[in-house]
Amino acid sequence: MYQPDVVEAKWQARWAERGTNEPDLDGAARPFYNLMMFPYPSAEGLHVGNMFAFTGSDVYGRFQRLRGHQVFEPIGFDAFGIHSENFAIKVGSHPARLIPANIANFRRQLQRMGGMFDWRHELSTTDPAYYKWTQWLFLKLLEAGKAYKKYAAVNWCPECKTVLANEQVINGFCERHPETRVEQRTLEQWFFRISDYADRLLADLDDPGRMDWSETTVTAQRNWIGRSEGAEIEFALDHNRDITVFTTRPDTLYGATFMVLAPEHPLVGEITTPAQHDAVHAYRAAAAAKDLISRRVGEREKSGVFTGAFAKNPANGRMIPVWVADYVLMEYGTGGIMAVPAHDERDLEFATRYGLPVVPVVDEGGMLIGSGEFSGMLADQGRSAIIRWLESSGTGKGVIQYRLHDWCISRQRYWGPPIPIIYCDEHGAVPVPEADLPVLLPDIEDFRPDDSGISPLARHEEWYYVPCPVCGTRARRETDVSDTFLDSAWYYLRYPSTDFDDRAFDAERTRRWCPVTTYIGGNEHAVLHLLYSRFIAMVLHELGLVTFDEPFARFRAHGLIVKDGAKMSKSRGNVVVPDQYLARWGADTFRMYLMFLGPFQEGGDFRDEGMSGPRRFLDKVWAMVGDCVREDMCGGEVRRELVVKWHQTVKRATEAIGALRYNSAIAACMELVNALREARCCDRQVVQDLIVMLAPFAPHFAEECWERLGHATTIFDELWPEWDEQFVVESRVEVAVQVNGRTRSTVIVGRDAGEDAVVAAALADAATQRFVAGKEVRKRIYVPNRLLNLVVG
RNA sequence: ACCCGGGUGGCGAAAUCGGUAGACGCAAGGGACUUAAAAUCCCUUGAGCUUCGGCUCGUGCGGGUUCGAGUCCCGCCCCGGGUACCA
Repeated sequence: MYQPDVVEAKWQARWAERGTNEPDLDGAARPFYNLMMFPYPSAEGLHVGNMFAFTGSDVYGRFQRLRGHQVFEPIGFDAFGIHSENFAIKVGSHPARLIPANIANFRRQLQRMGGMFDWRHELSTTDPAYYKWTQWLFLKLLEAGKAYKKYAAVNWCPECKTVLANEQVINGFCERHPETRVEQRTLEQWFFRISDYADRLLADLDDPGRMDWSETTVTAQRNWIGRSEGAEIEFALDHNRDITVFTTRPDTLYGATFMVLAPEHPLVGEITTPAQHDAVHAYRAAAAAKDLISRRVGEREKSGVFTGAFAKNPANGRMIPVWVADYVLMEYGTGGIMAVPAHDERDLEFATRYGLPVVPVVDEGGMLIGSGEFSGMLADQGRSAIIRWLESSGTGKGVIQYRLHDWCISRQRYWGPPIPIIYCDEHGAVPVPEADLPVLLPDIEDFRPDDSGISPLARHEEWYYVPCPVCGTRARRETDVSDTFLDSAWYYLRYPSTDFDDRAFDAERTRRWCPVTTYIGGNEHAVLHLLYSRFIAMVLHELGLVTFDEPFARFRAHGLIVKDGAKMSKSRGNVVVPDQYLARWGADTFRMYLMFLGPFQEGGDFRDEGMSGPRRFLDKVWAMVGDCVREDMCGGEVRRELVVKWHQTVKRATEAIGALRYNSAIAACMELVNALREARCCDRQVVQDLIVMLAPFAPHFAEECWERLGHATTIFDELWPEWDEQFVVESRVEVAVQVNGRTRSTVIVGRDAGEDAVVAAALADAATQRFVAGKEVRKRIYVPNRLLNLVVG
């Protein structure tokens, strides 16, 4: 009788004892770094979605190990961040108290699922031994000129008395206070120059030799970076000033009938005429009061106000009015546009509302009209011709614009790594000397944010005031902490080197294990986390600290586990916790069930009705192993059809697992078991291969079976079975016989039988005869070993 | 609105090179074993018709290409996820 709880506990203990999952990090000849996205250790514990993702990644790691690699499969915890902090506030506790308990619970669950984790290298981003190096990384970027400070707009919730991330603002209201409108505040923040890398981040995506990534993820990154080719054009104002705009449609330059500046545009104040001053002032004040999100999302109706100023179109010399409107964003392009209502929907909407003229300059055939010397050209030609003209006349130039902004890493919060900077009246922003790292996050009870817009750390004077590292006079610490995305942008570098406390990552270890061989994670991180990690790797590469500049050689996005057709979330109340299933069915059955429910890269709907299927399957295999152990049941020659099935199964399972189609691999194994049972065969060699193929899915079960079969060492030191192509193809094949494309019969013929033989066999068949008798066969299509199609007239 | 996925039996799905649609599993029905139940084993299971040999229809909808389309092309509809006035 197979007892999962006993078997699983036994093997988990044995793996720990024997160091089964601990590769030789300094000597591995065929290193394989199998990485999964580390979890945020929530109070609720691991949910089914995490379990699905981790199991899928673990299956892959175990498979690669059986293929002869030394697999390093680490795990850790992404435990800093606003989520933990908000949760602590809600339950009246402290994140530093809650997180260890959450991590302990996660660790228990991860061990229970039987992951091939190397626990020697567990890490938590909240550990000073970790964030010391996150701070060090910040200093490296600062040193390299990749970090800078500037004023930027943030979302502010007056009720929470804190800054909110864009994701926490729902239609202009606070996520936690649906009655409270979010405001906009401008604060000075630290940024990383990721936009300097836009081109390289984009170029590598097009190089599959360097980056073997899920196509969906590549597309998401491409869209996020948002490269647009176009031109910057200068429209002259009076007094030697001009307005520069960005457009992707320089070919429509003659159709510009007005201009629009973003309300924050610095020129607005200067150019507004006295008559329009009050109206413009009021409009700008109203725009500033609106939060960032509702400006973009909530109120779609265009509004604006005339500045009273006019600017000159460099192409035709026409003076056109300059307006201010909040549909133009300061963050993109130059913060100002030339409006071409004839060829832009938004401009048209605005023109219609304010009665501005509309002048078409491209006809239905895509040809330029009313465009001076450029008339008659096709738009594409016109585009480059106009750019050339702009450049020669000094009124503009071709430029490339990106949607990607620099990365703001400042958070006016408590639960994160303090940014290692000290402000001195004399010396300005001074980096904390490396020897003084880490800047410890003080353990304070009063960590709640207030409405000052300044981090709670500023209230703790004993921490806040420090001597300036340069002159020793009283100076102040930076009170912002860094974004959690910075923690996770380099954690893969830390894993192999957690045993070094004098360096972030050891050069030799890193060379052996990085870049990560295969990274598996959710597509919700397709953009930010994966893009930030790539950026950090590029900077480290430039600094000569790593030998590679793309951190993840292969990335696969797993699917989403949904419940009742919708994403699992606390607010929907449909989150499924795996513990009850682990307790009832055991880890192996549960793993197998999760991997069988659909293609790993697509995910699926979680319903527990199917759980008994994989369990029954394991029971059957268990019984088969029992038969195999009793000598009298075994022996004799394995029938040819079974040999074929066996080799076919090895082939199918190997290819399916390689492609992450785990459900198909399991189905193939099930078919083999059905065939063996039907033939009452329990050939030892076949059964052993079967157990090895099941090992990635049901590791404890496989180990136990392996031991019962008389082996003393772990099954994971075995080698994955090979198949022999000559056995994969059956000696006799069934060929479909179609008449006019419809299958009417089948004939059994020898493999690779010639067309004439198959036609003869088909015509001899009564079922086929009924459809061809008395008719002329005008055409025959023969696909060897598959089908014969007779076209009759 | 845009960008990705996806739509196949009662259900999860398979068929990824245009070649026998529904493998594998769940659920359901029938039978065997059993005092009984559970477990296990065997059979049936896309729909409709049938003289039980088969026939017709069938992969979201409408067209098309092809000897042949779940698969390719054109035009839609629906579901899930992401992004949000990007000039």
